[in-house]
Amino acid sequence: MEERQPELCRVEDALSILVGKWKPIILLHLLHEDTHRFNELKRKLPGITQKMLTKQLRELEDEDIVERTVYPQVPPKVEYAISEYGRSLEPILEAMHEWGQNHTLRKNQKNKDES
Amino acid sequence: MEERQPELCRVEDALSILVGKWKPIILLHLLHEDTHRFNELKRKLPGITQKMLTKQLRELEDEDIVERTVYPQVPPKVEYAISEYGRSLEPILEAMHEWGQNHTLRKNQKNKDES
DNA sequence: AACCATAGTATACTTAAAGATACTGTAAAG
DNA sequence: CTTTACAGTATCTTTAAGTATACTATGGTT
Repeated sequence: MEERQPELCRVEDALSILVGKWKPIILLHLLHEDTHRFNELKRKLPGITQKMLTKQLRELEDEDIVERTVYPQVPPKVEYAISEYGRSLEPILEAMHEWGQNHTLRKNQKNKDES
Repeated sequence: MEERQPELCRVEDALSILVGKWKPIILLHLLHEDTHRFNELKRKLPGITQKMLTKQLRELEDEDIVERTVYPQVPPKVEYAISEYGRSLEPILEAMHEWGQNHTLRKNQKNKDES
């Protein structure tokens, strides 16, 4: 394996795309069901505001993770889908989900032991 | 593979441990060189304040990712090392680093094409 | 006696992320 | 003719993340 210098760490670049209260779950929805309309996605994210959803989607779009298709009709129709490139995040998301699941278990176990 | 419901997403649990300006690079240093004293680590993180470093290390300690050993001597000596459990984050960090590296390349390429 | 290193804590401050709420325009349904 | 759905934008407030600076105790060096 290549010599890795923490100073040249690029973890942040991946992290900056994944962080936030909403991005991971948005990505998981898009990964599992491919295309969503704006409000359809909104309904699946209880508690999110339009502003937040718009912002998150725009950021993902800017990074080419998500593709936005506007249908010029009234009422408006806009579809969001994960891009081919966006799919490359799947293994990371999957690994984090598994790790997180195990971590939650571990924590619960620890709390049980303490009581 | 198990049925995955985005609603039950545990990505956040992993993310919450990895996020921040300092955590990934702290973890990479500890993963690559094992034990560090407080100021030794501080010197490797240009710009970090004591408060921040302390906070990050406490948080990692609370999650059992980092082990803190205090040597009762004067001047004080405190050593930080990655825990066995903490090592389980290595593949994720590695995957994110690789993805991030590729993403940076991609971005640079894109900017070049545009100019 | 003044200064440096150690590993921090305490307090105040700035900035970034997120949330709450109201508003836009068009067309169809009730 | 008021309401609903659609996909947003605009503005303001709250909360969290991060920064700056000063301070602690102890012992060794100059």
